[in-house]
Amino acid sequence: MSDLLERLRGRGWRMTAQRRVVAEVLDGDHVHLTADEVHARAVTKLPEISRATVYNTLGELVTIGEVLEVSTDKRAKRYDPNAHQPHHHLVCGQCGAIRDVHPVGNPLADLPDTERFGFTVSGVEMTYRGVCPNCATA
Amino acid sequence: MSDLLERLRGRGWRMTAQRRVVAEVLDGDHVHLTADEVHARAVTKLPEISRATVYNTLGELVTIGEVLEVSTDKRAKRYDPNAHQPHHHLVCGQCGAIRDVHPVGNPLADLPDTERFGFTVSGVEMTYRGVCPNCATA
DNA sequence: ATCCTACGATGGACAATGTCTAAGTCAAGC
DNA sequence: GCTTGACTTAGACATTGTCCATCGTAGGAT
Repeated sequence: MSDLLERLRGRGWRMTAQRRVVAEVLDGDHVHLTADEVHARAVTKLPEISRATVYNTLGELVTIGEVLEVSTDKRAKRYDPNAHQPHHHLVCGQCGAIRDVHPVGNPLADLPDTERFGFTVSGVEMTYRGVCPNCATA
Repeated sequence: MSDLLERLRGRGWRMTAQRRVVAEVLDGDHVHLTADEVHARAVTKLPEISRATVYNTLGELVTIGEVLEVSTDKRAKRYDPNAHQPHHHLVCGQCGAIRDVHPVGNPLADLPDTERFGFTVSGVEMTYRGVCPNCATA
């Protein structure tokens, strides 16, 4: 995703230090950060960046589809930079760890017409729940 | 779920007016209410009920498995009284309407061992996304 | 290279949602 | 009808997110 900056430029984004830093944070560890965690990491690289800017930038990245919002069940939304490869999530109920997973099959096809109630169905998110190996032994 | 009160009594719950009212609200329309909506409805039946009590009671109901928490993507968690019949959700991206749906197949079986990373996987939530008929014509 | 200007950043107030605590109240057993 | 500990209450507090008026600056124009 190091060409994220290029794609943003191509969309006519003004390339500011703040946006660069947010992109760099997301490009770092491919973990699922909350907005505040993104802000915390951004601050270490650019101390004067404001919370509002981080929220704005994340919102824009979500809107254009470069980043996905994930709501597991924690209070805060998390941001998933791995938007270009479809995947689902496996969440540890104890420690909250999140892994990307790739189930087989096509869950969209598993929803019969009679269960669609006239909706135009465009996507599906799957959240597997369990306990991670760390928490299982603890 | 009208025997919910019985089940709660069986668990040693003290049966207070407040808890009865919260149970009645959930037993009403089987919609997916936020905590504040539950509180708003409870207040009409018992004006002096406090927000804290509603939150406490909902939390307890979730803990004992009588009610499910649903995080679609709105800010507030929603509470789903239909906990005894497994089901998933279909959400309208425009108006936020939620329907219960029942996909065919067993999504748990669709997660290969190699994609489980040592987790003990106990469940899965599926959230289908789309546009409801109302919003599609509007 | 410098100037202009619209787009983006800032910070702080505000809003929404949820949690905690100390003190008062009451359901249920005796 | 007491007693007692579980339950409720009000409101302060915490967390997460949004809005707005103002300021700064990236990038094109000169």
